[in-house]
Amino acid sequence: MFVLDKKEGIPFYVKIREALRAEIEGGNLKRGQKLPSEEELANQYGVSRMTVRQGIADLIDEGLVYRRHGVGTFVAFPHVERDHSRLTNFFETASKEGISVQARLLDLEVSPARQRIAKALDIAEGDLIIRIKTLRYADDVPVTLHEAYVPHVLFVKLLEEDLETQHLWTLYERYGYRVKRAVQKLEAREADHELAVLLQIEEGAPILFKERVIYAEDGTPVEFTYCYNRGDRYSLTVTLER
Amino acid sequence: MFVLDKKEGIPFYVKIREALRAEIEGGNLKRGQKLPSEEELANQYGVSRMTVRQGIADLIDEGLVYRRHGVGTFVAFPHVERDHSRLTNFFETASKEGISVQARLLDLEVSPARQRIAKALDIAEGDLIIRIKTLRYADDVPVTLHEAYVPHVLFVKLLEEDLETQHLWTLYERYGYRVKRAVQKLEAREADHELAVLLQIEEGAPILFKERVIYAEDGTPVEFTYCYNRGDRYSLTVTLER
DNA sequence: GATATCTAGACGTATAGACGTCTAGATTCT
DNA sequence: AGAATCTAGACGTCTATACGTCTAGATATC
Repeated sequence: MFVLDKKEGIPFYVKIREALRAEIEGGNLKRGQKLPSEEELANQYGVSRMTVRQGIADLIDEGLVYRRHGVGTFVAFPHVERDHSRLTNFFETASKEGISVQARLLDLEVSPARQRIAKALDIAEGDLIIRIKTLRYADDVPVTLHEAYVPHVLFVKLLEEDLETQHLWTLYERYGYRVKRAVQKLEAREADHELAVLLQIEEGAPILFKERVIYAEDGTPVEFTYCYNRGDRYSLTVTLER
Repeated sequence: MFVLDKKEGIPFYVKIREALRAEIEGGNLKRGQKLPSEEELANQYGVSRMTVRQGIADLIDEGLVYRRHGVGTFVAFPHVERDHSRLTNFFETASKEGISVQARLLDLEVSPARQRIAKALDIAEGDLIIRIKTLRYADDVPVTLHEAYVPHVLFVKLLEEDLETQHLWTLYERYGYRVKRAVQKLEAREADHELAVLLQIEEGAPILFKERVIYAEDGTPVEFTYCYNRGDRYSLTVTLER
């Protein structure tokens, strides 16, 4: 049995998971409907119950099904925005929605890190950082002032790149850091004079302020960003799980 | 062995998970450091390897540790705000930070659902909903105007409950709906006259506006909420993964 | 010295069985 | 009829074992 598995190179639990997913997404199993019991599935696929459970566990993580102790496993409601908790960037999101995107580089400099930034990036105060200030347009309307700080030591060559057309994240990857996680703080603020001018809004207009740290796969902080978004042109959707 | 477990009522894998968490948070195991192998842990705690794996799996989900196939299990970067992608409510968050919380019920009524709300709650336009409007205080300062809509049919008895001292979520659970997921949209807005009065701020002051749908475990939408937060007193932190 | 191979250790997948606990519905008793 | 109890079925926890696969470092080879 085990050898058969290896021949195809796909673990049983993955096969079962995908089989169940297909049943659900294909509509054979509808919202709220009970899956066969773990015991039944085990017999049906000729595997042990633990293996079935492992497959189902993945589907639970995805929110596709849920278990009720003593009752059974059921298909969950397939709500559209299941994956809005995923980290995406401005360019990805906008282009997926058919919005044209541009960036204008306002400022680019290397300087010593202030305390706040050094702490966020886990470097020493005074270590060199690259500061990248861009103004971002959606359909030719200025929407976001973006101020990113990255450790100079990680990305020395970054200064030679074209920062208007390439997204920072793809550059990070080129230097070996794959973006994995972002922790971001959101606030509502008022536009000051500079913002008002840049974003072509009134002074005091609402701004969705976002402060975030981006981490690579291994936990290295690669970017600290202040992001000022026009309140009337920008909203953010996230999904949270309990 | 198994009976011992039951005597204390806590599964082994939970004990092991918490023991490891304590080691990590207590600083005995530092960032990047290798945990004892699963084998070793199994011996150490007198359980089987699968049980250890189950405990570790939870910590991986939390992002506290990560596994490397063929190498070992390691402590991940302990970034402070790790669990901010978890869904929590106002009361939980605030009380964890030692802030006193109060709610004042402003309005409670049953009415037919408007189109926007019906769609979000997956009910028919005109179906009855309960509208619960509360003003929430943190340390006696009004911070949030909270306007929740719940399907009347799900929670008929809700009207008899004390909505100022009990949190809605605990009430949902009492009626058999466990809160699982929230999809929320965030925007920056200006305070209108009503908000300005209620939140004791200037008209036009920035508001962090949050619109969200809360889903139960089985995917049923149980609550649709408009949430107006004082920009100067409220910020929201989320973690996103790629 | 550089390269290829081997190997120990660690995680990955899987089994078959056992007992615990919970839920809903059936049964029994009042 | 209503309440208390019982029970079958389903998920929850756990074991002891086995073999697969991967990684890093040691060893051997060129």
